Amino acid sequence: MNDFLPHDHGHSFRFENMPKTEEFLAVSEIFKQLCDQTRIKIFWILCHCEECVINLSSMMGMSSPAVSHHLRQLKTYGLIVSRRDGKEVYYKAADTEQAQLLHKMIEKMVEISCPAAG
Amino acid sequence: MNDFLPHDHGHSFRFENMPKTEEFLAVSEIFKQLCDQTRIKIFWILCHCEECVINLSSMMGMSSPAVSHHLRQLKTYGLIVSRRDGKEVYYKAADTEQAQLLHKMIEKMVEISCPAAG
DNA sequence: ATTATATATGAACAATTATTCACACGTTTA
DNA sequence: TAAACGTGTGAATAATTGTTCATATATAAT
Repeated sequence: MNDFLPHDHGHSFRFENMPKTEEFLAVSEIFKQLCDQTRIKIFWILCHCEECVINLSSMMGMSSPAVSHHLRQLKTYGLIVSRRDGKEVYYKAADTEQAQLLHKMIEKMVEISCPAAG
Repeated sequence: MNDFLPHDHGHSFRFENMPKTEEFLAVSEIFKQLCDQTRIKIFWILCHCEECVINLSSMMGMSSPAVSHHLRQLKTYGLIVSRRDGKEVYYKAADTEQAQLLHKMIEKMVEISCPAAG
């Protein structure tokens, strides 16, 4: 990759293992789900219980369309799943490696970044 | 927290361990650094070597102001550090728990999300 | 059955924010 | 001086977020 860089700083490392552009894109799309304070909180909640939209709206202090919008995003990327029961639709975190990794990541990052957190 | 939710679905879990709003915000700010394809790639590179702006620009196929902008963001959040040597400024990943966690996270997520990746 | 109500989603819009570029400026070296 | 490298600023474009209004779906009431 850096065979023709403006400057040669002499490192021999040639990035053989560097993910491809599409791979960086795919990963950034997933991380994009955790960019937003609202979405990360919704995801965290859904990692701990199953909830319907109206309750999530209440917890978040937001309108249901806004919450629904975030839920759709999370679902599109396979981080959460839903089921309908009567009038309500229940959401919870998907049982996938990705979702579990993100969940762990969030809790670890809270630990590291917010030392006062108990 | 959910003592007064519109619906009571009967879970006893009361989110005692739920991070506070500020904590979700802080974490989302950090993940925001990995939201962008460009920034995540820059960060990955800087986890593997030290580089100057002009080389990063070349690798990314972007103008130096754009790269500089991303570098400033990453630096503001403590994910990378810089040193000047002559005319050039060299950047590399910070030696912090946060940066290492993010680095591991990126590589793991590439593995999981891009199975074809070698 | 028809109507009304509750829940959730979709679409259009506005407001905010992010990304990138081009240009100008500051710093360092030759 | 002059050239190379990097950064700050402003502008243009694109993306994100949340609101409002309308629509679907399911249950309950009359």
